[in-house]
Amino acid sequence: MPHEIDKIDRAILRILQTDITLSVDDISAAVNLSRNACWRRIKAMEQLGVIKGRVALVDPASVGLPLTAMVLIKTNAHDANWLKQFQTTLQSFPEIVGAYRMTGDLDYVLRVRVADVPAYDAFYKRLTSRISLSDISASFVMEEMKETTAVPL
Amino acid sequence: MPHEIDKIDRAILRILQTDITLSVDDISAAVNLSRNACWRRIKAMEQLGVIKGRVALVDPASVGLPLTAMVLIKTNAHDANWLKQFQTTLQSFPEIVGAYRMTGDLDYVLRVRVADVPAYDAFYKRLTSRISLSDISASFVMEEMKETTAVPL
DNA sequence: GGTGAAAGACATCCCAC
DNA sequence: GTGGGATGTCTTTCACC
Repeated sequence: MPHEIDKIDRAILRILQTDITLSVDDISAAVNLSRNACWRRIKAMEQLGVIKGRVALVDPASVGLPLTAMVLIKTNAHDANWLKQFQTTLQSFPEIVGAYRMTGDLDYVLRVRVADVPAYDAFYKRLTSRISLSDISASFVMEEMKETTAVPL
Repeated sequence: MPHEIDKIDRAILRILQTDITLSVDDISAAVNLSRNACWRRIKAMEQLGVIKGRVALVDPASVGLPLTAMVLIKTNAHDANWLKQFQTTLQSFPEIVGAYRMTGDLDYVLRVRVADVPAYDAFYKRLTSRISLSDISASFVMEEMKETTAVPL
Protein backbone atom coordinates (compact mmCIF):
# COMPACT_ATOMS: atom_id res chain seq x y z
CA MET A 1 0.00 0.00 0.00
CA PRO A 2 1.15 3.50 -0.74
CA HIS A 3 2.90 5.19 2.11
CA GLU A 4 1.55 8.40 3.51
CA ILE A 5 2.69 11.30 1.38
CA ASP A 6 2.95 14.44 3.48
CA LYS A 7 3.46 18.11 2.67
CA ILE A 8 7.22 17.80 2.50
CA ASP A 9 7.09 14.77 0.23
CA ARG A 10 4.84 16.71 -2.09
CA ALA A 11 7.22 19.64 -2.09
CA ILE A 12 10.07 17.31 -3.00
CA LEU A 13 8.04 15.71 -5.77
CA ARG A 14 7.01 19.08 -7.11
CA ILE A 15 10.69 19.87 -7.62
CA LEU A 16 11.75 16.48 -8.93
CA GLN A 17 9.01 16.21 -11.51
CA THR A 18 10.09 19.55 -12.92
CA ASP A 19 13.84 19.19 -12.82
CA ILE A 20 15.91 16.33 -11.57
CA THR A 21 19.16 18.12 -12.30
CA LEU A 22 19.22 19.71 -8.88
CA SER A 23 21.39 18.14 -6.23
CA VAL A 24 19.96 16.71 -3.04
CA ASP A 25 21.58 19.66 -1.28
CA ASP A 26 19.55 22.14 -3.30
CA ILE A 27 16.33 20.22 -2.82
CA SER A 28 16.78 19.82 0.90
CA ALA A 29 17.43 23.54 1.20
CA ALA A 30 14.28 24.31 -0.77
CA VAL A 31 12.08 22.16 1.47
CA ASN A 32 13.83 23.03 4.75
CA LEU A 33 15.12 19.59 5.52
CA SER A 34 18.53 18.15 6.14
CA ARG A 35 20.31 16.64 3.16
CA ASN A 36 20.09 13.25 4.76
CA ALA A 37 16.40 13.23 5.63
CA CYS A 38 15.61 14.53 2.17
CA TRP A 39 17.66 11.82 0.56
CA ARG A 40 15.93 9.14 2.61
CA ARG A 41 12.50 10.41 1.55
CA ILE A 42 13.47 10.39 -2.10
CA LYS A 43 14.83 6.86 -1.87
CA ALA A 44 11.71 5.71 -0.03
CA MET A 45 9.44 7.20 -2.67
CA GLU A 46 11.44 5.52 -5.39
CA GLN A 47 11.16 2.18 -3.65
CA LEU A 48 7.44 2.61 -3.07
CA GLY A 49 6.88 3.46 -6.70
CA VAL A 50 5.66 6.98 -6.03
CA ILE A 51 8.55 7.99 -8.24
CA LYS A 52 8.22 5.72 -11.25
CA GLY A 53 11.48 6.66 -12.91
CA ARG A 54 13.86 9.31 -14.08
CA VAL A 55 13.82 10.16 -17.75
CA ALA A 56 15.02 12.70 -20.25
CA LEU A 57 12.33 14.50 -22.21
CA VAL A 58 13.06 14.55 -25.91
CA ASP A 59 11.70 17.30 -28.12
CA PRO A 60 9.68 15.41 -30.74
CA ALA A 61 10.12 18.04 -33.43
CA SER A 62 13.90 17.87 -33.09
CA VAL A 63 13.90 14.20 -33.99
CA GLY A 64 11.52 14.54 -36.91
CA LEU A 65 8.25 13.69 -35.19
CA PRO A 66 6.34 16.96 -35.02
CA LEU A 67 2.87 15.52 -35.50
CA THR A 68 0.55 14.07 -32.88
CA ALA A 69 -2.64 12.29 -33.80
CA MET A 70 -5.54 11.53 -31.49
CA VAL A 71 -7.18 8.36 -32.66
CA LEU A 72 -10.74 7.67 -31.55
CA ILE A 73 -11.69 4.02 -31.75
CA LYS A 74 -14.97 2.19 -31.47
CA THR A 75 -15.18 -1.54 -31.66
CA ASN A 76 -17.86 -4.18 -31.51
CA ALA A 77 -15.47 -7.00 -30.73
CA HIS A 78 -15.25 -7.01 -26.95
CA ASP A 79 -14.23 -10.58 -26.28
CA ALA A 80 -11.20 -11.52 -24.24
CA ASN A 81 -9.25 -12.69 -27.23
CA TRP A 82 -9.62 -9.45 -29.09
CA LEU A 83 -8.69 -7.46 -25.99
CA LYS A 84 -5.54 -9.45 -25.48
CA GLN A 85 -4.47 -8.96 -29.05
CA PHE A 86 -5.30 -5.28 -28.83
CA GLN A 87 -3.07 -4.91 -25.78
CA THR A 88 -0.10 -6.65 -27.36
CA THR A 89 -0.61 -4.58 -30.49
CA LEU A 90 -0.51 -1.37 -28.44
CA GLN A 91 2.78 -2.37 -26.88
CA SER A 92 4.37 -3.33 -30.18
CA PHE A 93 3.77 0.07 -31.80
CA PRO A 94 6.24 2.60 -30.42
CA GLU A 95 4.42 5.43 -32.20
CA ILE A 96 1.50 4.81 -29.84
CA VAL A 97 2.58 6.85 -26.83
CA GLY A 98 -0.75 6.72 -25.04
CA ALA A 99 -3.73 4.39 -25.05
CA TYR A 100 -6.83 4.77 -22.93
CA ARG A 101 -10.05 2.89 -22.45
CA MET A 102 -12.75 5.47 -21.98
CA THR A 103 -16.20 5.99 -20.57
CA GLY A 104 -19.01 7.17 -22.77
CA ASP A 105 -19.31 7.18 -26.53
CA LEU A 106 -15.77 6.34 -27.54
CA ASP A 107 -14.25 3.06 -26.53
CA TYR A 108 -10.56 3.84 -26.88
CA VAL A 109 -8.36 6.84 -27.48
CA LEU A 110 -4.80 6.60 -28.75
CA ARG A 111 -2.13 9.28 -28.79
CA VAL A 112 0.17 8.68 -31.72
CA ARG A 113 3.51 10.33 -32.55
CA VAL A 114 4.40 10.48 -36.22
CA ALA A 115 6.45 12.50 -38.68
CA ASP A 116 3.61 13.70 -40.89
CA VAL A 117 0.24 12.76 -42.35
CA PRO A 118 1.64 10.17 -44.78
CA ALA A 119 3.45 8.57 -41.86
CA TYR A 120 0.17 8.47 -39.98
CA ASP A 121 -1.48 6.82 -42.95
CA ALA A 122 1.22 4.17 -43.02
CA PHE A 123 0.74 3.64 -39.30
CA TYR A 124 -3.02 3.40 -39.79
CA LYS A 125 -2.62 0.69 -42.42
CA ARG A 126 -0.24 -1.31 -40.27
CA LEU A 127 -2.53 -1.01 -37.27
CA THR A 128 -5.72 -2.05 -39.04
CA SER A 129 -3.96 -4.98 -40.67
CA ARG A 130 -3.01 -6.22 -37.23
CA ILE A 131 -6.34 -5.93 -35.51
CA SER A 132 -9.98 -5.42 -36.44
CA LEU A 133 -11.35 -2.06 -35.40
CA SER A 134 -14.87 -1.29 -36.53
CA ASP A 135 -14.69 2.48 -36.37
CA ILE A 136 -11.58 4.67 -36.33
CA SER A 137 -11.32 8.41 -36.71
CA ALA A 138 -8.19 10.48 -36.35
CA SER A 139 -7.81 14.09 -35.44
CA PHE A 140 -4.46 15.85 -35.64
CA VAL A 141 -2.91 18.23 -33.16
CA MET A 142 -2.44 21.59 -34.84
CA GLU A 143 -0.93 23.21 -31.81
CA GLU A 144 0.36 21.77 -28.56
CA MET A 145 -0.72 24.51 -26.20
CA LYS A 146 0.30 22.71 -23.05
CA GLU A 147 2.04 19.44 -22.38
CA THR A 148 3.58 18.49 -19.10
CA THR A 149 4.60 15.35 -17.26
CA ALA A 150 4.11 17.15 -13.95
CA VAL A 151 1.17 16.00 -11.91
CA PRO A 152 -0.75 18.73 -10.00
CA LEU A 153 0.52 18.53 -6.41
CA MET B 1 18.07 24.97 -36.99
CA PRO B 2 18.26 21.61 -35.28
CA HIS B 3 21.53 19.85 -35.64
CA GLU B 4 21.72 16.61 -37.54
CA ILE B 5 20.69 13.74 -35.33
CA ASP B 6 22.44 10.58 -36.42
CA LYS B 7 22.04 6.94 -35.54
CA ILE B 8 24.24 7.17 -32.49
CA ASP B 9 22.43 10.23 -31.18
CA ARG B 10 19.17 8.35 -31.54
CA ALA B 11 20.58 5.39 -29.67
CA ILE B 12 21.65 7.68 -26.86
CA LEU B 13 18.26 9.36 -26.75
CA ARG B 14 16.50 6.01 -26.73
CA ILE B 15 18.34 5.17 -23.55
CA LEU B 16 18.03 8.55 -21.89
CA GLN B 17 14.31 8.91 -22.45
CA THR B 18 13.80 5.55 -20.77
CA ASP B 19 16.18 5.83 -17.86
CA ILE B 20 18.49 8.63 -16.98
CA THR B 21 19.89 6.80 -13.99
CA LEU B 22 22.60 5.18 -16.07
CA SER B 23 26.04 6.71 -15.95
CA VAL B 24 27.72 8.13 -19.01
CA ASP B 25 30.06 5.15 -18.85
CA ASP B 26 27.18 2.70 -19.21
CA ILE B 27 25.60 4.67 -22.03
CA SER B 28 28.83 5.02 -23.96
CA ALA B 29 29.39 1.29 -23.65
CA ALA B 30 25.86 0.59 -24.93
CA VAL B 31 26.30 2.73 -28.03
CA ASN B 32 29.94 1.78 -28.67
CA LEU B 33 31.43 5.18 -28.13
CA SER B 34 34.05 6.55 -25.83
CA ARG B 35 32.88 8.12 -22.59
CA ASN B 36 34.10 11.43 -23.82
CA ALA B 37 32.41 11.50 -27.20
CA CYS B 38 29.20 10.28 -25.66
CA TRP B 39 29.28 12.99 -23.02
CA ARG B 40 29.85 15.65 -25.65
CA ARG B 41 26.88 14.47 -27.70
CA ILE B 42 24.61 14.53 -24.68
CA LYS B 43 25.70 18.03 -23.72
CA ALA B 44 25.24 19.21 -27.29
CA MET B 45 21.73 17.80 -27.47
CA GLU B 46 20.84 19.47 -24.21
CA GLN B 47 22.09 22.80 -25.47
CA LEU B 48 20.27 22.41 -28.78
CA GLY B 49 17.03 21.63 -27.00
CA VAL B 50 16.76 18.12 -28.40
CA ILE B 51 16.77 17.09 -24.76
CA LYS B 52 14.23 19.40 -23.16
CA GLY B 53 14.87 18.42 -19.58
CA ARG B 54 15.36 15.72 -17.01
CA VAL B 55 12.42 14.91 -14.79
CA ALA B 56 11.13 12.38 -12.33
CA LEU B 57 7.90 10.65 -13.28
CA VAL B 58 5.42 10.62 -10.43
CA ASP B 59 2.78 7.92 -10.18
CA PRO B 60 -0.49 9.87 -10.14
CA ALA B 61 -2.39 7.25 -8.17
CA SER B 62 0.19 7.35 -5.38
CA VAL B 63 -0.45 11.03 -4.80
CA GLY B 64 -4.20 10.75 -4.89
CA LEU B 65 -4.85 11.66 -8.52
CA PRO B 66 -5.92 8.41 -10.16
CA LEU B 67 -8.41 9.91 -12.60
CA THR B 68 -7.74 11.39 -16.02
CA ALA B 69 -10.40 13.20 -17.97
CA MET B 70 -10.33 13.97 -21.65
CA VAL B 71 -12.22 17.18 -22.23
CA LEU B 72 -13.51 17.90 -25.70
CA ILE B 73 -14.21 21.55 -26.32
CA LYS B 74 -15.96 23.43 -29.06
CA THR B 75 -16.21 27.16 -29.09
CA ASN B 76 -17.68 29.82 -31.28
CA ALA B 77 -15.55 32.61 -29.89
CA HIS B 78 -12.43 32.58 -32.01
CA ASP B 79 -11.23 36.16 -31.61
CA ALA B 80 -7.74 37.03 -30.44
CA ASN B 81 -8.91 38.21 -27.06
CA TRP B 82 -10.66 34.99 -26.24
CA LEU B 83 -7.66 32.97 -27.41
CA LYS B 84 -5.29 34.91 -25.22
CA GLN B 85 -7.47 34.43 -22.18
CA PHE B 86 -7.85 30.77 -22.99
CA GLN B 87 -4.09 30.36 -23.10
CA THR B 88 -3.48 32.06 -19.79
CA THR B 89 -6.30 30.01 -18.28
CA LEU B 90 -4.67 26.80 -19.46
CA GLN B 91 -1.40 27.73 -17.82
CA SER B 92 -3.01 28.70 -14.53
CA PHE B 93 -4.71 25.33 -14.03
CA PRO B 94 -2.13 22.74 -12.94
CA GLU B 95 -4.69 19.94 -13.32
CA ILE B 96 -4.61 20.60 -17.06
CA VAL B 97 -1.60 18.52 -18.06
CA GLY B 98 -2.22 18.68 -21.79
CA ALA B 99 -4.02 21.05 -24.14
CA TYR B 100 -4.25 20.70 -27.89
CA ARG B 101 -5.83 22.62 -30.73
CA MET B 102 -7.16 20.08 -33.15
CA THR B 103 -8.17 19.58 -36.73
CA GLY B 104 -11.64 18.42 -37.59
CA ASP B 105 -14.79 18.45 -35.51
CA LEU B 106 -13.41 19.25 -32.10
CA ASP B 107 -11.66 22.53 -31.50
CA TYR B 108 -9.64 21.70 -28.40
CA VAL B 109 -8.82 18.68 -26.32
CA LEU B 110 -7.64 18.88 -22.72
CA ARG B 111 -6.07 16.18 -20.60
CA VAL B 112 -6.98 16.76 -16.99
CA ARG B 113 -5.62 15.06 -13.86
CA VAL B 114 -7.98 14.93 -10.90
CA ALA B 115 -8.68 12.89 -7.79
CA ASP B 116 -12.20 11.75 -8.68
CA VAL B 117 -15.40 12.76 -10.44
CA PRO B 118 -16.44 15.35 -7.83
CA ALA B 119 -13.00 16.90 -8.17
CA TYR B 120 -13.51 17.03 -11.92
CA ASP B 121 -16.83 18.73 -11.39
CA ALA B 122 -15.19 21.34 -9.19
CA PHE B 123 -12.55 21.85 -11.85
CA TYR B 124 -15.24 22.14 -14.52
CA LYS B 125 -17.03 24.85 -12.58
CA ARG B 126 -13.84 26.84 -11.99
CA LEU B 127 -12.88 26.52 -15.65
CA THR B 128 -16.22 27.62 -17.08
CA SER B 129 -16.41 30.54 -14.67
CA ARG B 130 -13.07 31.74 -16.02
CA ILE B 131 -13.77 31.48 -19.72
CA SER B 132 -16.73 31.01 -22.03
CA LEU B 133 -16.80 27.65 -23.76
CA SER B 134 -19.86 26.93 -25.84
CA ASP B 135 -19.67 23.16 -25.82
CA ILE B 136 -17.77 20.93 -23.40
CA SER B 137 -17.96 17.21 -23.01
CA ALA B 138 -15.79 15.10 -20.77
CA SER B 139 -14.88 11.48 -21.04
CA PHE B 140 -13.01 9.67 -18.30
CA VAL B 141 -10.14 7.28 -18.61
CA MET B 142 -11.22 3.91 -17.22
CA GLU B 143 -7.93 2.25 -17.90
CA GLU B 144 -4.56 3.64 -18.87
CA MET B 145 -3.41 0.90 -21.18
CA LYS B 146 -0.26 2.67 -22.31
CA GLU B 147 1.38 5.91 -21.31
CA THR B 148 4.94 6.82 -22.10
CA THR B 149 7.06 9.92 -22.41
CA ALA B 150 9.34 8.09 -24.82
CA VAL B 151 9.19 9.27 -28.39
CA PRO B 152 9.48 6.56 -31.08
CA LEU B 153 13.09 6.68 -32.29
C1' DG C 1 14.00 13.70 12.51
C1' DG C 2 19.52 16.13 12.72
C1' DT C 3 24.56 16.17 12.72
C1' DG C 4 29.22 15.30 10.56
C1' DA C 5 32.35 12.54 8.23
C1' DA C 6 34.18 9.23 5.07
C1' DA C 7 34.05 6.24 0.77
C1' DG C 8 33.63 5.95 -3.60
C1' DA C 9 31.26 6.93 -7.85
C1' DC C 10 30.52 10.16 -11.17
C1' DA C 11 30.56 14.30 -14.17
C1' DT C 12 33.41 17.53 -16.06
C1' DC C 13 37.13 19.25 -18.46
C1' DC C 14 41.87 19.28 -20.36
C1' DC C 15 45.35 17.56 -23.20
C1' DA C 16 47.90 14.45 -26.31
C1' DC C 17 47.09 11.36 -30.03
C1' DG D 1 36.83 10.81 -33.16
C1' DT D 2 39.95 8.06 -28.85
C1' DG D 3 42.26 7.43 -24.40
C1' DG D 4 44.23 8.89 -19.98
C1' DG D 5 44.03 11.46 -16.26
C1' DA D 6 43.13 15.63 -12.80
C1' DT D 7 39.57 17.83 -10.27
C1' DG D 8 35.84 18.66 -7.76
C1' DT D 9 31.03 17.63 -6.82
C1' DC D 10 27.65 14.54 -5.63
C1' DT D 11 25.67 10.35 -3.88
C1' DT D 12 25.57 6.98 -0.59
C1' DT D 13 26.36 4.96 3.71
C1' DC D 14 28.20 5.22 8.21
C1' DA D 15 27.83 6.01 13.39
C1' DC D 16 25.88 8.98 16.59
C1' DC D 17 22.80 12.78 18.87
